[in-house]
Amino acid sequence: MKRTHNKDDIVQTGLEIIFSRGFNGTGIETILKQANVPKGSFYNFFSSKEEFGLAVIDLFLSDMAALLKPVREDLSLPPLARIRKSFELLIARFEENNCSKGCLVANLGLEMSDQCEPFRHRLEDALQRWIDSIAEMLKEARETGAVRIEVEPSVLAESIVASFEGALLRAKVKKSVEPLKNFIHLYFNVFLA
Amino acid sequence: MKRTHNKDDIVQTGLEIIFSRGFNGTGIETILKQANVPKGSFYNFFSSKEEFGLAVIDLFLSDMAALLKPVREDLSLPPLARIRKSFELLIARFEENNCSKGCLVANLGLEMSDQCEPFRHRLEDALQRWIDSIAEMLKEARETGAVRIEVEPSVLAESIVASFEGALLRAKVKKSVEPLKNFIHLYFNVFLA
DNA sequence: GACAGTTTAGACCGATCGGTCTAAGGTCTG
DNA sequence: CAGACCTTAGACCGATCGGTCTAAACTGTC
Repeated sequence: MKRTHNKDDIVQTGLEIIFSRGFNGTGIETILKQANVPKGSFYNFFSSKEEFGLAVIDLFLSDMAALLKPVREDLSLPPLARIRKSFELLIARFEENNCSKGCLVANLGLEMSDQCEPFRHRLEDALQRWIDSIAEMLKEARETGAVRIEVEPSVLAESIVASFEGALLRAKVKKSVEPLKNFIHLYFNVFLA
Repeated sequence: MKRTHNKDDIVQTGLEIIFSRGFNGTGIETILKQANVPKGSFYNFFSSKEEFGLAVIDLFLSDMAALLKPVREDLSLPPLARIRKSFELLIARFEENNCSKGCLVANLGLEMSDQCEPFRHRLEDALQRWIDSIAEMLKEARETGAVRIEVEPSVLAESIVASFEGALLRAKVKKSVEPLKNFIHLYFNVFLA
């Protein structure tokens, strides 16, 4: 039989639902119903819900990478402005979603890290790579004198990402982007200026 | 019949389990089994799992308040030191738990905010009160000249809490307290110094 | 000690969970 | 067109979900 169902479609639908309702809060049947895919097909593609979850994380990460790529590679912008703009892009997207969902890495990080090591590792890897990419730009910014603060770029990058994720949590619970605007202001106009 | 089961015991057990496995990841039966309480009793105390969840949040908040109260009221310490020490207390507790669990407000905030408004409101309220108490101390610190940074205390307090929660998320996923140590160092030795 | 009122215990409910299995449907090679 | 091979569809599995219900056990009042 010709493949009538696409693995990627299921993952895409799964991402949307898991993003809203969490991993434990989402049943496979719910996803399959929305994606119009019978259960038999699902287990042809994935050996378990866990494996499926990892695929959902990977899709989210590649979505994010695609969203941020143009900004990260825009060398007409100074490094610090690239960092700032990439966060502003994420904030805009969060606002488009009516201050819901947030960041899948954070959501699953808190929900699943204590329950499932494969999830934890995948998410840890994602965070570390994100931090590294910011540390790289920070290092560049320091060399050009744009950042004068006496802190290791890797430490500073970690703190920026943590502050953003924390502000995103706060924004999601408050249903307001204000904490995120404050994050941008504080880091880019005060702490790093 | 005399009351043989205590409402508070069930909530206590529920807190432990929900803290580890999340709200959707925890079944009522699991809690009741561990607390040695039959199901009938549960629904005498709580009208639904949701109401129970709110009681669990309240217990967590009063646990935290009790933990932090001595530090917050220790007027022998300057205000900034009180803030710092209260975070160090939370970090120590996180480390005792082998870098697991973290903060229930954050866990449920990300898991449940999009699913259940009563949860969101309760958590929003908790975060706001936490921020307010820090803003109060920050204001005091500014009046004594210990903090010279030109930022509204409420904005700064929000940022501190957000950064802590973000660092806690990172620490939980990384299974390391290092991001939390960096948070302390960065805020209290660099940004606010 | 009879009665009213309350709490307990856990069997039970339909729904849904993650996951399996098989018969039917389709493709490919000879 | 025959037969091997693979995918599909969804009925089905036992377990568990949140929640209900009732009969028994107990307490307090007269």
